[in-house]
Amino acid sequence: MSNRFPEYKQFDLSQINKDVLKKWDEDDTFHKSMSTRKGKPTFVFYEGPPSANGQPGIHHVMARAIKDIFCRYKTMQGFLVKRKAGWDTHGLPVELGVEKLLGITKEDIGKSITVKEYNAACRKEVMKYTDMWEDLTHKMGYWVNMDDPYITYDNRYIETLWHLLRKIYDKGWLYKGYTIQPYSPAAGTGLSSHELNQPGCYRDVKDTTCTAQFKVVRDEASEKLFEDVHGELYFMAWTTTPWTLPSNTALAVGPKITYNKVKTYNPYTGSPITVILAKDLVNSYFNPKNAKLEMADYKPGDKKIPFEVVAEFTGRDLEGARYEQLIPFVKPDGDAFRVILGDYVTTEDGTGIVHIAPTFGADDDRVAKMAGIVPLILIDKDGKRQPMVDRTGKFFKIEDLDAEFVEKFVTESYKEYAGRFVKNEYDESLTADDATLDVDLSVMLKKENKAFKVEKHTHSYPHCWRTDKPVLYYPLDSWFIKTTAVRERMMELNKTINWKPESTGVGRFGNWLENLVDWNLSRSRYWGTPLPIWRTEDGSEEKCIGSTKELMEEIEKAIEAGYMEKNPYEGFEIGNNAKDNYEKIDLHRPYVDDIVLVASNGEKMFREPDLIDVWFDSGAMPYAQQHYPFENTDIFQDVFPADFIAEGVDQTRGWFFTLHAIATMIDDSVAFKNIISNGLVLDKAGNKMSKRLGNAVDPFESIEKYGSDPLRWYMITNAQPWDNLKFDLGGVDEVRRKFFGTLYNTYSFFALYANIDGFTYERPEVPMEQRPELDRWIISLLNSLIKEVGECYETYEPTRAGRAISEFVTENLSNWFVRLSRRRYWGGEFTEDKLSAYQTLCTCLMTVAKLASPIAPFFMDQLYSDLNEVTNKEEKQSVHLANFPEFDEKLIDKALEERMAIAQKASSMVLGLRRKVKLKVRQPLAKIMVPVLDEAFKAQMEAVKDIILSEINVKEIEYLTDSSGVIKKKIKPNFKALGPKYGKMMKQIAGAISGMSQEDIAGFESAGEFALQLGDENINITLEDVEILSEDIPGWLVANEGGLTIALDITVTDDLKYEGIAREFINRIQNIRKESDFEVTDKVNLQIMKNENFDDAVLKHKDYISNQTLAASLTLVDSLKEENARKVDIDEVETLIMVEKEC
RNA sequence: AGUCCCGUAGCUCAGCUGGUUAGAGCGCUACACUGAUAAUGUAGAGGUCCGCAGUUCAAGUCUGCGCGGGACUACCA
Repeated sequence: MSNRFPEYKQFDLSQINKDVLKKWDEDDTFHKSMSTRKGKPTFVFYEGPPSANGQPGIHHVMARAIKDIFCRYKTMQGFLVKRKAGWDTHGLPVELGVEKLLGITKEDIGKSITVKEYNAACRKEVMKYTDMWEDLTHKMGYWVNMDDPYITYDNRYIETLWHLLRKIYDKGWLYKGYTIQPYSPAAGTGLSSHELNQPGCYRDVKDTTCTAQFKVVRDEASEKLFEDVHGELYFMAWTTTPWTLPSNTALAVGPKITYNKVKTYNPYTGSPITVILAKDLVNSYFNPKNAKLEMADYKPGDKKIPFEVVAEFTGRDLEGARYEQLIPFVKPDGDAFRVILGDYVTTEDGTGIVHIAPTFGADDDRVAKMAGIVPLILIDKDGKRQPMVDRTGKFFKIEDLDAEFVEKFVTESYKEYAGRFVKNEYDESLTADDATLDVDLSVMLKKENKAFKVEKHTHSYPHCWRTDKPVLYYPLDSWFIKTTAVRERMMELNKTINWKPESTGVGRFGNWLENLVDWNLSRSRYWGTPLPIWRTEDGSEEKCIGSTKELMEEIEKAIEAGYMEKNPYEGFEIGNNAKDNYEKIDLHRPYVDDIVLVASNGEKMFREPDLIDVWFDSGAMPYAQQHYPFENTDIFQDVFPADFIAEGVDQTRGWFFTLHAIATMIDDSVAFKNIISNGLVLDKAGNKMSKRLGNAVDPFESIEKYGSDPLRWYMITNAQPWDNLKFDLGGVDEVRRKFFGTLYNTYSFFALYANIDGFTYERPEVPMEQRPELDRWIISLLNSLIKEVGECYETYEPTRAGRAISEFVTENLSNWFVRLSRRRYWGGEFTEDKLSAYQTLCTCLMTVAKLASPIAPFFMDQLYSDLNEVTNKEEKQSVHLANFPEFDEKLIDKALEERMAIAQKASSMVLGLRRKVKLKVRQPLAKIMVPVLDEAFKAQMEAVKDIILSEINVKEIEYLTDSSGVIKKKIKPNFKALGPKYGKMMKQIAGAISGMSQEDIAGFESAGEFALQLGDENINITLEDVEILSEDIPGWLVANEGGLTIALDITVTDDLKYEGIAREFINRIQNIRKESDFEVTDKVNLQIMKNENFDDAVLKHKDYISNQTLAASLTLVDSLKEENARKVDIDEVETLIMVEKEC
């Protein structure tokens, strides 16, 4: 324990970072911050697991600073904060990394490298950068519990995932279905969107397109459409893939789009028809000139076809109307051929009515499902449901279909087309010149009066990067979680979550939930959590395994049945949750693939080869991080759900969703109560940071250079977390200078004088009411600050918290309190005023350290400790073990804060006036004059009078009242009061008020009301409707700002001049003392060379000068040698001063 | 294409439930201060508050339509 506050020679936040880190490590402060809160209420934070196979970037510093702030804050509030670290270890990025490393492609897996070797490489690769991550975590001061992090590839973690999947399976929410995915018939494989986005995949191709006519069925729903129709009534829809028309089961219209009904003739058959299409597109199908043609004059074969718009509908009017199947090859099994709404329908091209073939379009499938429309499905000879096109890209041959199905659903007309390839490219025997299926189908429609327009059209279409042949969108098998079953519940629960910002919750996330589709869980990959489902070959029986125990038991049965020779997991002890026990087994591929189980009827069961979406891994972390329910069932209750999570806004449909979905399905609960979704960190020009562009900022370098405090402070205070941050290292430096520099200076100032005076805070607190105005003012502001900052942290607004602290430190504490208080600390007796000054400043610093410590944990801990080790006000070793300050409402004095604001404004105004007339602040002046229009204002001024006068170096204040007659007044309308009352007349009233004369104003004031004559209206206004200000004091030097008016008397009398000169001498002598490196406390002897300009002044103020400069003697001498003395210049007159240290 | 965020001084950002002179910091220019001094203070210049239309007595603030930047989702007749 020391009784001197440490004084530093230099201010190096990078070094402080290292010193404090060392202290934390030695004292084990992080663990203490938890152990000291043992038994207290918990605050649960979930760490979104980063992937350790990528290097951490500067944006991680930002995201983790946000996380850290609230965990530290809650610790200070007395909570036991749970925050387990974790690693995300599965997924495509890992696989790609390994492939790059080994120089292989997906094709090689199973050929030149076994799945076993491949996955072993992934396991090793994925933890590549853990050291780097741990290092960053440490250096940036992110306190997260790394003792026992959860790792998603751990068998225990996977076991929990299996358990959760089993629970979902048991509820009937895990099922096998299909999704429309890009598929290459030529390669016989599905393509990922990643593969499709390879350069060159999208190519312009010329295809036959067809605008088909769908005949409207006349019934109750469509009756309104049938007025004034000639010929048959049709919906028109356009397609670039006519081969999908036989699979059409619906038409989609845009709800807000306007549609026209048009009478005309079919250009191919000449039959009279009436068609419906989007109003905006009428002109692209009909030449406007032809509108004038007489309908009756048309003869088949005429080039010019007349048309007439006869009605208008909205999309909603059309919804529900039915139509006849366009190409009745195969009958659908369920509701079909109905007009539905499609949110994505536009009038950019086509007809504004979209042909829907749910088996060949992802959007089609989605809107059809929502409207309850079935897809067009065939049953093949194995009894499997199939789209009309087989895996090789051709219409199914009749012999490949189920006979009973053909009998019941397939029509004669299909037979002519069965077996045809949908694209000539898929058939080796065909060339581009051969007739395509598209053309043949279009010709057929033309003949049947069902095609309105058939033409070639060039459009961009994706191609397979391996075969160069066109891709089909095709339904492929997938496993789904039926999230739609809990959609409503998820929406309800979402409303209870506090989202920062709110818009992400109700907007982005809320909309996402509203349009929720089932979660496609399948991934055809190698390195990930295997789907724990075993099926018989015909799919008649399946098993979802929910634990290793169950798997072991099933394996034993399979061995008994003779399907497996031995248990690959032999030696594993069921129920032993130790790490090494679980390391004996591997639940990954290929091991699980080799397990063949036995069905109840004795058949073999094989594992469904898919892996599950890695987002399930991370979304299940509340459970899996505890290996729940296999162990830690008691702990789990404590850490579910989370009080707080924070990740990038890009996780909205990722982690945020999967957490929410799994918690809703498993526990009918939210997974988190409060959430911050933060924006991106961009470079200073607003571009995305990337290593490739070379604009990425290295977090390690930045921390090394600046320390993490200014980095964190800058990131948090510069932009709201949810806004994108334009990251500029210049800004970090600014924060260092402006905020930390000022705070450090304030501390240094305090330490310097406190050590001189031996202040250690051991004397009792000076009662608040005995402290001077200035002290009570800063204490009031400090308490306001505690209140505000507490509220900000409480409502997850770190930016406001940081900005408020910064404002307090730089503006109020440093620039006003310390600046005005400086003289109170210099020399002299240890009076009560001095004690109060020390106590007040010390309290402020101590409190600021606590308030700011969640954001800037390093410097604030040093500041706290430096103060606390001398004062011993608290027993805590670290600010992070301290309690968050509580504000005292009684100490907040808004009136005091207000009048100090007036003092600040008044001072700045007078300083401005002085500058205008070039009168230095060191030159004392006699008085200022302030007009007072009411007593309350005078009382305010009176209370802060001394502060103002000393700040501006003026002797006196004089109040000018109304009766003095020298004040010129200004009157302004109060719009807020007048507006609601007089509305439209505001402009006239404002004009009339500003036109009032001095006499009018005086009369108004004494009467309390005033009659305005506006045209023939008479309006009575009261004093509440206006603001009356003093504007000018004629004949004086006046400043006027926001209602405050001050005049300055600039007469300099001899007395004032002498005092000014004395002050100049003090200033020069102090400078000399300092330049001579004297201690602040050294006594000196002074000699000043005589000069008629100064002598009187020096003699008159001899005591004053001596006092201020700690001079034991002051003598005026006739001459001084220049080599001993210093030349000074006062008002362009030179003299010599000698300052000698007294021995 | 849809959903969401952002657009205010050269730069980074404030601007509460609409109220009439739109603010701060940095940078720039000038001046001042000097026992907190590799600090500090004061002032000045610098704005069609992205555009257009609307609501209103009154719009940076509310509504609609655009434009620009970004994120996510989707890839379509």
